[in-house]
Amino acid sequence: MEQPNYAKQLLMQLNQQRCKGYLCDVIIMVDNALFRAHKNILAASSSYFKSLVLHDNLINLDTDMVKPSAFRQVLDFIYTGQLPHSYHVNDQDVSALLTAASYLQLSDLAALCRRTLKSSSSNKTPSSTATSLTLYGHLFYPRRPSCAPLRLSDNHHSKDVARSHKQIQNGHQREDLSEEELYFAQYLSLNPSPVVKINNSTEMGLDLSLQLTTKSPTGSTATEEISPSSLQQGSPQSGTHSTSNSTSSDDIPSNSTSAVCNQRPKQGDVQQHPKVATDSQQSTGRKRPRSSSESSLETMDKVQGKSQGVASGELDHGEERVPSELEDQEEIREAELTLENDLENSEKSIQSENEEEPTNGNKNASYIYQPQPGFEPALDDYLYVCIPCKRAFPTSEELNTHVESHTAEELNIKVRDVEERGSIKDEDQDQENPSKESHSMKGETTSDQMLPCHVCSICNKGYMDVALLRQHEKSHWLTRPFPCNICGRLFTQRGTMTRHMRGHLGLKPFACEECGMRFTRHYRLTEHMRVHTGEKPYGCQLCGRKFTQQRNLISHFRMHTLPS
DNA sequence: CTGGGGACGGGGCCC
DNA sequence: TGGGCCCCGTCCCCA
Repeated sequence: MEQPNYAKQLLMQLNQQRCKGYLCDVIIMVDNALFRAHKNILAASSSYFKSLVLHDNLINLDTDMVKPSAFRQVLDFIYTGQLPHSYHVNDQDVSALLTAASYLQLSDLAALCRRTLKSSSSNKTPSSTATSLTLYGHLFYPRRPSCAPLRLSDNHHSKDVARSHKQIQNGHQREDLSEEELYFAQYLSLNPSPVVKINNSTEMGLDLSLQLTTKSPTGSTATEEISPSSLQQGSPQSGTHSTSNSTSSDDIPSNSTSAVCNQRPKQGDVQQHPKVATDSQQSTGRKRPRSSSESSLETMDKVQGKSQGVASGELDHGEERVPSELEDQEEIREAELTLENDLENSEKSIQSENEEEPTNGNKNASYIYQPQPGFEPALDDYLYVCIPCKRAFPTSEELNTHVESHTAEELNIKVRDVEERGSIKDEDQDQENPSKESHSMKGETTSDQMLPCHVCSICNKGYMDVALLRQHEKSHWLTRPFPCNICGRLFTQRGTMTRHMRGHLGLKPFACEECGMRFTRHYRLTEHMRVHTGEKPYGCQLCGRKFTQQRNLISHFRMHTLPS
């Protein structure tokens, strides 16, 4: 008893769901293009994907090995088992596809490519050089941060998810660990010389996202299929990828963004760049600078709105409708073309800027808050603003040049004027905060100290290193040259931005051996471990009460000093 | 309901 | 570039 074509129809349904973005639980990032897919399908198609999707919701493929156009074909093949009939490409394209297939350990597709190349070489016809692609796959791009009003439920939801996950973690710790061990063993078997620290079980399979960025030769079965040039370039395991098993897959594009959007403006945000609208500002519909990226992103929304019902929420409430492939295909493709054109134009226009602009090394950053060619933003729309004189500049370089043109005295006067508003509170905190004494940074001195060091002309803090002084001075300029390419938030330091990005990707490399709880920072793990050890190193000098965390001591100390 | 403590997340900043 | 520390906060629990 067998239902004819059952498997084929099932696969067709899955492919339709992929095209709609429905129930997709993994994002594959190839250069600028993001593809959505289903973990199960990927894992079933390739042992390489299997090892990746186990812990990752977002996979970043090595663009040296896989091009976006080739990956479209790869996804098509994975979901259909065939290349479209109209898929007549030149040998170069097939070679690229072969490289990608070999890299991704898709032996069937690689064999198909080899057969195609073979028949092509033995039977050269003019038509074989024609390029005519029929694509089912769609480009997906990160959605721009939602400007929806703050909703408590969002916050609660994310917390609930986190709490549920925590409970699951605690309850199924052994399963988690064995999974990690399995994953790591699998990784080791595929990669005989991994560049990964194996200090203890804590890092097993957890720290890969931080460590596995160095390419290394592979001993996998795919080696034989990789062309010599491919071998020189690296192995599948060299692809950077993220571990994110601490969040649900749906969190990646939506929750992570909403979590950022739900952050309330902090005290420090008073000094925030004027162009970076705080969430409350966004929520109140405050006008934000409009750039081509937004126009592009709107197009993305259009694409996603059509193809990603989940993202737009249309499928969230049992309103799933049967995807009508032909019905939407034209429109989606049209929107995609518009989007691609927008991005292309945008990238061209900012290419020169990016060469100088500090970025996180990801080209995706380019389409965040970037002006479109022909679109001349008003001065008010420029991203980099000199706080003292309120002048705005399109690039951080121009701003920095401008800032240098300020005389030290001028900056001294104006910045102090700006800072004085918050100084009263700071002074209060100095008195209240028991740890404030140690807040005086190790590398900084005051101007009246003996050390001949580099002194900040604005606040008179001294630094042993001129680089440190420059870094410090930037805090006065208040420029935020490092954008998060997922939510667009700007940061003063690259490290802060990358750390922030880890949050989006759900990277929690540091796991507690006792309870399995994971953290984004080692310092947090150290802090957390005191819960298990009972160590309370922070004692209140007034009442003697001890605390595991310094911040709780500070909070407690305020209770003593603040009037009730 | 409120205040205090425990625990945790995120950004700024120095090194 | 990332670690470490500080600070801002938040949420939850409990008395």
